[in-house]
Amino acid sequence: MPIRLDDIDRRILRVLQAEGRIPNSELAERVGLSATPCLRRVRALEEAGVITGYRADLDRTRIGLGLTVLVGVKVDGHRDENARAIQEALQAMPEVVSCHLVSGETDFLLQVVVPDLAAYERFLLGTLLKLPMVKDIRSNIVIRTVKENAPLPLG
Amino acid sequence: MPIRLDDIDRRILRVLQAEGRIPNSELAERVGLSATPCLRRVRALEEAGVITGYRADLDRTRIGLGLTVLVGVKVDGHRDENARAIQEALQAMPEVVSCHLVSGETDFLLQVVVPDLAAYERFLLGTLLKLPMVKDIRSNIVIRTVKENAPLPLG
DNA sequence: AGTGAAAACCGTAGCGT
DNA sequence: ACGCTACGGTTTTCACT
Repeated sequence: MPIRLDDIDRRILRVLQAEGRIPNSELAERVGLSATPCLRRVRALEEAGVITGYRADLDRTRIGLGLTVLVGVKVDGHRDENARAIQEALQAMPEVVSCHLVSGETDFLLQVVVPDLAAYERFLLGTLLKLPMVKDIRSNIVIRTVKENAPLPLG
Repeated sequence: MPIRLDDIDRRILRVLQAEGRIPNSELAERVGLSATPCLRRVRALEEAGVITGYRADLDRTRIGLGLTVLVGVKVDGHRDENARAIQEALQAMPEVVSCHLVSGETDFLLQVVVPDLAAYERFLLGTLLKLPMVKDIRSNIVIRTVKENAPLPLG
């Protein structure tokens, strides 16, 4: 399943992970290629599914979302039975910006983004705890984001 | 600290969160503006720090990073004393793609990306446990990523 | 704040290497 | 595979509403 990447591909991915909106002409310059083959490689990486998309990163605090909470969720009974229903419910919650099914102390680990503690309480009581198969919830309030969405290490 | 956003700003942010490389002309069309004011708004959002950057999303499995682990780290003594040293160490580790200082069961929660379990073992024993002030580590292996980096809810 | 036109710049296809 | 050239489209500036 992993795709073979050469050195230039890796350079392209490194640049695009940091500057997703850079013009192809400048990308080409930075990776030491002319524009045409550079664009061809980018398209090939997109079509191979290596690059899955592009997106703008926002500063949460500036759009009134000052609180991030990392939430561990345990579910009732055997995970396999409930997994799909819970996953769909979590996926539909806009406050949940990421959700992983894990093996460890909890079943799911969520990243929840809300304006403040009052909103988090509302989310917890009104939404998350309303799910029928939730057994236990551990809330880890984020005090400081040390690092977020850092570039993936490319060899 | 939060910036005032009107309806069109929110529409712009919604589009750019999903399609960060969309041409301005098309963005303008989608939000119901002509190109010039649309670009002005995007620039203003960038300068106000609402948009902090743009980036390509990669498929980890296709670049040979098949394993994600969410790691809880407890540190010795009072957090404040060690916090800076640990944070700097974690920030320098390329396998650590995100790192949050939290209040809850653990002190730090990390997202670690590696090729496989063998590489994770190497990271754990050779890097993370080498930090002098680490007291306890809980590894939550990601079985399935249900949702990741979903768009932030914009009112 | 938005519009429209013009200039500069960029993306992309075709072809040659 | 890379690079060049050329065309068409996009971004960006500017004068105006």
